[in-house]
Amino acid sequence: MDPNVIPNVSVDCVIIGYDLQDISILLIEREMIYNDRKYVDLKLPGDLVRWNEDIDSSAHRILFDLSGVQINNLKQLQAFGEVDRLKEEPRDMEWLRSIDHPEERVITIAYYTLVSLDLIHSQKFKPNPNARWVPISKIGKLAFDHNRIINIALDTLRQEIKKNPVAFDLLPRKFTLSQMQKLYELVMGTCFDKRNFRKKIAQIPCIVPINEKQVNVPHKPARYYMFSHDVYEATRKDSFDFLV
Amino acid sequence: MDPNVIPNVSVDCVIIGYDLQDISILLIEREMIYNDRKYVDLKLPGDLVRWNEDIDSSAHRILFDLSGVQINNLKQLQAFGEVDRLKEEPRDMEWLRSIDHPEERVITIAYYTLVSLDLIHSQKFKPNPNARWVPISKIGKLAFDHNRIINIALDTLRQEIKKNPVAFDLLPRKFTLSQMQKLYELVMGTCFDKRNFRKKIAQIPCIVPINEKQVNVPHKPARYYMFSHDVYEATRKDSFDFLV
DNA sequence: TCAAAAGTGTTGGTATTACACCCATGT
DNA sequence: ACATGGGTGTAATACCAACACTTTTGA
Repeated sequence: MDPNVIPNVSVDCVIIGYDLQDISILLIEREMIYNDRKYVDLKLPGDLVRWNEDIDSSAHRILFDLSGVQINNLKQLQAFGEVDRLKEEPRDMEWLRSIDHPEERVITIAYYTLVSLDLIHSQKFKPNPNARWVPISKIGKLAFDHNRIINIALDTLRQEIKKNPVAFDLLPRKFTLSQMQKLYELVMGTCFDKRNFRKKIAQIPCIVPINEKQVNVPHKPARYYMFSHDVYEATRKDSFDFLV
Repeated sequence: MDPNVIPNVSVDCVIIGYDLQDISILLIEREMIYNDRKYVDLKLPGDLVRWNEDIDSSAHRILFDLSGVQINNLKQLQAFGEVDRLKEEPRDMEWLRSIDHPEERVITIAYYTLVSLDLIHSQKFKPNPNARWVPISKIGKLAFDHNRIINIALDTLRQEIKKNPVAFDLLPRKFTLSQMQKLYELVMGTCFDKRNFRKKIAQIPCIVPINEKQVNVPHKPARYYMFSHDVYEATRKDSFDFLV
């Protein structure tokens, strides 16, 4: 066991992405032989916290090691500390033994982050070969209590996206209003009227149209918009107050 | 050092109360001699987590030991895990030594709870003799990072009270609309128009007037209201949607 | 010329704000 | 009788929900 880590405290990260089609989570594939059968499970990226790092720093380190890039809009979700949270599934316990983790109690602190297509497609983004983007509709039973953690992350995103301009962390820097609307619809699980949606956007000063349109699309090309952080800071009242 | 506890993980509890005048926090007085001077500091109630209890159970245990009653509307806030969070103030470190806490890193998980006057005044409520209710306007510098934790608890309350019927955890079972309005004003830091406030309340089915009025008040006695959990469950849509 | 998505206004209903006076009680 | 907080209505405005057709492009 690595002497640099606190053996009972870990950090797990829910990395949420939007590829203009689906909302997906970046998961780690875990292969193991158990009772002579091969299992391929998925889990959240995570690690034990080191003695000399803040828990926020652990989360940053985990993301950097996973992706090769510094990701900074990281938010803490909450801690998960049931005594038996790692012990429901015998396979999970066997896996802990296999990575030389003492079969002890681990309290985990979950973080989540939103990453945009721009980042994912950038040269620097070199995810760990075991990492997989999995659309949330296709996530099966994960290791440990990781399904629960993801659900709480998505609930939190649902709350956040209504009140704070976090959608722009998921969208590319230049986006069309339809892309934005679809994102909101996926996150909130509802549909919006196109005209009413656009009317609302038009009143938000920090979402600014730019002089650029889609090219090579087999329909009327859509205008691009971008989010202006400057304008947002200069004009925000108390909350973004987007969609009730 | 108690072998039953995880030495690096604690729980701290922010206990919020409303006495119809002020919002107060229940704090623990810590007396110590340091450099030949006597110090009386205040801190949040908290303790290390035991190996055999969930973190939620730690929080319940801390509240029970402190107050003598079972308190169950307890919500996790978040974890605080900076490496040096206990080490800013030499006096705090000295105190840790004095209670035989190894001078190690402690990650704490903060919880908060709302308690009503009814509970506080009940026979069973027998707080620890070192416990003090301190109005939030009169809280000075606390031990460790406990000011920060309280501020985050109050922010969270501010969010919650807008969307969920948590005000009724702070109010007595029977309350007047003015008492309720004052609570909202204290929490949110704003004033409301009395008539508009009451109009809004009248539309919320789960806040029901009862056939009872104040007695012995030197003014027109106010009607009492109560919160009906049944009606709330039966009529709630998605959120309480109280005051933007 | 067709398919596919972009883009655009009006109306009726609902919710929100601002505002001032009389009432019931204890002292 | 007076001080104290309780209780009530209206009008102007802002916001929200529902709804259908024309436009631009690539194939």
